Amino acid sequence: MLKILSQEKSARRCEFPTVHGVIQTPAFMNVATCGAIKGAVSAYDLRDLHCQVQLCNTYHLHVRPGDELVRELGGIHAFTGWHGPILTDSGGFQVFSLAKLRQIKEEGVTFACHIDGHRIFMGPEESMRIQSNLGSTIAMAFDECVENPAEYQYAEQSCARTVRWLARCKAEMQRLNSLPNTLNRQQLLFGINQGCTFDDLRIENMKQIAALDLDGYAIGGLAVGEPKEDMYRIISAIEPYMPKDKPRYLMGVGTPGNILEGVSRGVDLFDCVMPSRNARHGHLFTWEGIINLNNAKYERDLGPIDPKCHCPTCQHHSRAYLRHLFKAKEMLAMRLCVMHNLYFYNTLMERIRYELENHRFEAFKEMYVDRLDQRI
RNA sequence: GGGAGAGUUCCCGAGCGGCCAAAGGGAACAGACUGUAAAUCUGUCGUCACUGACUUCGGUGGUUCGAAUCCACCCUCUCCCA
Repeated sequence: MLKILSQEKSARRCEFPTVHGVIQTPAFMNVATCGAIKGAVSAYDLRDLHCQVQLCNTYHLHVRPGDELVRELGGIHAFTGWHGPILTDSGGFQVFSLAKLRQIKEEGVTFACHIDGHRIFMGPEESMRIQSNLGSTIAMAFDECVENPAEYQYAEQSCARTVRWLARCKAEMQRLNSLPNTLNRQQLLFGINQGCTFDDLRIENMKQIAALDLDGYAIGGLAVGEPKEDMYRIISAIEPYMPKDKPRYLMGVGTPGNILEGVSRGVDLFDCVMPSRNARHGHLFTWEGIINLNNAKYERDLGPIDPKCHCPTCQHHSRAYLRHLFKAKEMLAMRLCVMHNLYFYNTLMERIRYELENHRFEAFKEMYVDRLDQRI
């Protein structure tokens, strides 16, 4: 049961207990799609990076190594060595991004495997069974993430179908959790709000899925190309209809500024590939803004990525050295920079929680919301 | 001493009379990245007064309306024979 520790307007500081540990929110979930943070960061590094929750992907693990195998090997926690909370995304987003050969029907979706091109069918039941085999802490509902911009009529139909899918997800999850040999019989299920950029669809959808009394609620289909003002407006529009006593998760978001705006609008959980992917490409987050370590201006810079950062990378290495590692294509460059960016995101969340506890979050947000996203 | 081959823009390397400021790599420089098909992708990459002009393909001459491309000599390098 979610415990709200403090509130500042819509923003909340909560504790979310799970079988794999209590999640202090607002929290950022570190993306480990295939069961590993890309950039050679292991589960035992994650503690040093102040990570609370890992996010893995249903689709990717189903394709390789196979969810049956993961189950046989003791589940996703034993397999990856990360024993804290794990959220598995449902595969809905892959239906959206692996657009080739995609065929969406009432039963589910057929699409082409990104590895060998073979056709894969996934519907609500398949997604729940895979996630049950993985034994994650939190399973996500199987949804359709509609591209932007979208026709109103298509968005409406898709939304209605996603709600029908959600009811099937819930039924299947209840069935799986009641089976005696299920790996994690307390697996939680989060529903996902959709509706593109149409406020009325979003609100109607939110009311419908709230009625299903799920363990948490996500906002999906955002940060897919729409202006950020639309994203903020939609979150604000649906927030009053999101159950207060359930965690709220803004999927796939985002920049530090996006996260501050999200928290301000009542969001508890975030995830994004940005800190890890951008780190692999030399873009580092700092308290003064974003730097690109590939730039020639850092060739002789002996300072750390961020003088205010206490991550292992900033304790030991200079910008000049890290730039050299990138230029030399040493994999250490990625590892050290991914560690920095994840530490930055995770400690940004710690700072947000601290400011919420002291009712200074809004002032904090105003000071940093633009600064953290700007290029320096 | 004799013979064969090669010298192309920062590097490698294609071109072998006009469509060549010259393919393709690499390097360099810059940009993108939001529930990860991403250690990926994009752009710039001779100079300038930049829809045009100028200088460039070892050097110097020459042939031609026109040469990186053909000819002569020279320089440098590689290989083979003595």
